[in-house]
Amino acid sequence: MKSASINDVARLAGVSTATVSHVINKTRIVSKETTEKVEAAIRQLNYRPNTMARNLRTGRTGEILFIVPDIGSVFFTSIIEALENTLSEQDYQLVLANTHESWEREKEYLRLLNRSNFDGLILATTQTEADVLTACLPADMPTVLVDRKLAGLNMNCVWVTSYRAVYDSVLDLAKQGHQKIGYIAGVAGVSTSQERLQAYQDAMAKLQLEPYIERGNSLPSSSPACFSRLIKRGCTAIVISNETMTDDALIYMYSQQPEIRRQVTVCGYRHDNARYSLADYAIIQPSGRMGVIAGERILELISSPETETKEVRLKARRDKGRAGARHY
Amino acid sequence: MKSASINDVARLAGVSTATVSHVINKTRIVSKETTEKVEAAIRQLNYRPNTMARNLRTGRTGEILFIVPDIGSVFFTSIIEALENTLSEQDYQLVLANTHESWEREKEYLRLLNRSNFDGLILATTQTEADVLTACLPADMPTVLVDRKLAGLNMNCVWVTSYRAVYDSVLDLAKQGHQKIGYIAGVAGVSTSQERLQAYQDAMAKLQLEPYIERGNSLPSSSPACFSRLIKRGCTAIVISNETMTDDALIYMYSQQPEIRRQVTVCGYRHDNARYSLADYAIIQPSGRMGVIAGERILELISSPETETKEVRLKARRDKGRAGARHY
DNA sequence: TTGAAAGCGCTAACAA
DNA sequence: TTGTTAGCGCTTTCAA
Repeated sequence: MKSASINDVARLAGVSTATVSHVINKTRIVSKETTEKVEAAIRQLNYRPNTMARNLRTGRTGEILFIVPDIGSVFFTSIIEALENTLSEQDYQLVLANTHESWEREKEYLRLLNRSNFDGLILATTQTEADVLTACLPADMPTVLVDRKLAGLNMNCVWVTSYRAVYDSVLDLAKQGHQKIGYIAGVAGVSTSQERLQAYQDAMAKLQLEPYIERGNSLPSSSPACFSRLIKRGCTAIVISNETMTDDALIYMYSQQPEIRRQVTVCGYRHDNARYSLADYAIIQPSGRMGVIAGERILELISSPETETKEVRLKARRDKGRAGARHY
Repeated sequence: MKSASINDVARLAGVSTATVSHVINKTRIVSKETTEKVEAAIRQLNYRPNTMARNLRTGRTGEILFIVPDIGSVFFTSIIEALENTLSEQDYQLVLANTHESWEREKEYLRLLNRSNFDGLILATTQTEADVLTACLPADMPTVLVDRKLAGLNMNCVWVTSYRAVYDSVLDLAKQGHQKIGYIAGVAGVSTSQERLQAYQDAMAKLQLEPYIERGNSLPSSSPACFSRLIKRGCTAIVISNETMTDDALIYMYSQQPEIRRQVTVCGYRHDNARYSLADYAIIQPSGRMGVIAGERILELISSPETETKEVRLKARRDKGRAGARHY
């Protein structure tokens, strides 16, 4: 048995479809009695508006796509949550696409985006070349870049700078007497990785200390391996340049070689809603805030597409730090 | 400037819209020349079929909703991934909704489901009463329960039993000489939690040992707290009844009190694609397999809704276990 | 091998 | 305050 349409409701209530529509959407004044008749009919027929018809008619879907590099990362989960909250207030629904830090998959989803009709796109890209990215972005689609920005790309975006936080952290470690301060760098190319590495290098140069850098990749074993190498190279302090790597390295090291704790001071990353941090010091990223801002921005863009491009830069803050795991 | 419609293409190519449609969907034979003319027109106008119109016409959206209790949990992430892969093969798109283990939020999404037109629903419910759940489920919507099943509910579902795995694990711990074997139970009511707890209790009864049970909640601090209490109560072995709690407890304990490692043997949970496990022994859940099966099942249901209800029960297997964190 | 045209269910402009 | 109706863009039946 097919489900009831707006026609059925109109007929049963003895009114026109226009009236039914207006009752449902509260889009013009309808007398009390009429409203009641319509509502009764709706209940009786268990009528639900057909979203596809409505979408076709209005040209909107109420859906926004978020292309995420790693849905399992606590950092992105926290952005997702903030986005969901922000968007649902305006009855928009967030749809997720997970790229696993792969540009191939990201391209795939961007293609999908052309087929599927989303009202907006939020993108934490894995691409590093502005030209390559723009070539794949659908035209006429309200878009906000989040977390990662590309040099030379004039687009709406929200990201967090932690140049200062990394720089200051390195200086502090040196002040504590550390000479051999190691660094575990994130996936090459990603804008945030680059900025942080630069901060480390600048600080070490300023301190006239020799840098110890290990470059990780996106495998979970990569970070512990980097960590081990830095220890072997004699580092007494290590800066780890993102949250996932911090967790991966420390969970592994602290459980395998608990004595390491006392031999090395670690400055890691965490987001502002983290369950715990194993690092001695943490650089805290306002991921929730970023999600809220991205959400608000995309809603703005949807309602007035001609708005000027806006770039929002947030600053990471530093946690004074207490040794050891801490549940927040 | 509005984007081109199928009419524009038809006009430019000098054919009917029917022909254009058939060229696009390869749904009837079209001569080579005509095909080429149409394709040229499509390219020239940069035409893309309007998904909303297509959806309205065909009555399908190609979207499936997955209501997840905790999107940040590695266990569910792994199911999600398997689902995505399975569904995308048939051009279905997975949409996620995160309930944070809250029935209120779940209800909210189930309501949304009525408005939004998804082709199917995959649900890992937080509800424990079959009646309450069924009252909120939209009728006529192909639905598959995943991970958690409700007693007395005749619905399509895939879940993992680990009764045997828990039971045997407890017996093995006893065989190793442990007398005081503690247990950290998961959120009350959830079917998997109940089954596992039962297995523990049955095993302890069989062994004629006194049970030591601590019941956790969904807060991240809960599991470490339970763990501490069990240690204080003198337990030398602890079984932790899900993956998140295993990680939460062990990350905290092992980093705060490394010496604990040698005092207690831990049997925890992990999924089959885990990055690491800190536990000495692990009960492995075939989460990927579960995702694949749920995906296949929902596709079946969509194509032939009258199929008989099917319940798939998978078995957790046990990892022989090696002490300490292990990256897989 | 191709085309004409109905109609999916809804919204909103226009009319009353 | 309410109704009539065009038409969103597509698929698909029926006819040629």
